[in-house]
Amino acid sequence: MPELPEVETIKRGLDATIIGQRIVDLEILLPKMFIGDPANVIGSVVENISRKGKLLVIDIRNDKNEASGDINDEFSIMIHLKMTGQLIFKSQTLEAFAGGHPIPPLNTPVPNKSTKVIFQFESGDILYFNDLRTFGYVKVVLRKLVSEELFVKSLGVEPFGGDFTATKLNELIEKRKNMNIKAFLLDQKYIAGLGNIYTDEALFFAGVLPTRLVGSLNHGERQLLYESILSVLEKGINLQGASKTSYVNLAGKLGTFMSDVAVYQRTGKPCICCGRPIEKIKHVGRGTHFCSFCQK
DNA sequence: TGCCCCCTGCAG
DNA sequence: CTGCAGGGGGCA
Repeated sequence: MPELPEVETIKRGLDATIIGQRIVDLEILLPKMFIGDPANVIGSVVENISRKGKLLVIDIRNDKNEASGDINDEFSIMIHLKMTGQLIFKSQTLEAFAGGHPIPPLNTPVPNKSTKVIFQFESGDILYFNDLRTFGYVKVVLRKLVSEELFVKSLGVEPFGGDFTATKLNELIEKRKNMNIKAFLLDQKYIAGLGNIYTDEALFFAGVLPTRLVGSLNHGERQLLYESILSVLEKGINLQGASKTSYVNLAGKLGTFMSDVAVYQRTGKPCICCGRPIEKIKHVGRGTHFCSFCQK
């Protein structure tokens, strides 16, 4: 489910809520979803949160032995939400959210049937990892080994990492001329973070049909695609993500990107540009939405 | 590079 | 009831 904007929204929520907090207990309700040693988590303090594509990385320090500075006390919790993962934060302290706003009531009661891992903090705050389809995971590794993880190593350029430029996109395109453009955008090893929603949206705003081959894009289309990728992702972040069914932010609330979408799941509805009906096909194994008039 | 699979729930 | 769902790994 969550793509870059959804994970980024959660990342920002975690920044405002769990940094500096000590994890005092861990409840694992579905063992296959937790990889690693819980002992490396319990008793540790959250130091930093980051995002790599759609992967969330929570850096923790396990300072139980007072051996501060020892790199072997530094672990990371990697969380991948895959299709239906959720992280929901229940605070005991009203000021926990950024800006000093009061905690809104949870839209998604927790724990519930899909709760798989529960992080209990010293403050009494609780972080719930839910995953209905159980495709996601929580994985604990030594922090210095995160970059050695196969999934992390295979990630391509980060759209907001500074090195994603029009030139960079062009280089990637030149490398993969015969690949289908939608498959190319979905493949995390080229650009990290795009999923089905934002791919369809970016292609629409670039005026490019999802069935095109990468190499067939002319200079102008490449430039427009570059700008479209960034703008749909930014819009997604600004609207707190896209919520179709299962995505919610930390407070269990729905994002609003879906109400602003141009083509994704708007099959049969009028194109926002020309008014002709949006079409849907199955392409690259995914539902694919587009306007055959506005996209060439 | 394409297909199947991991799962569960819900729309059609 | 079948098919489909925002991800990605493993297999040919």
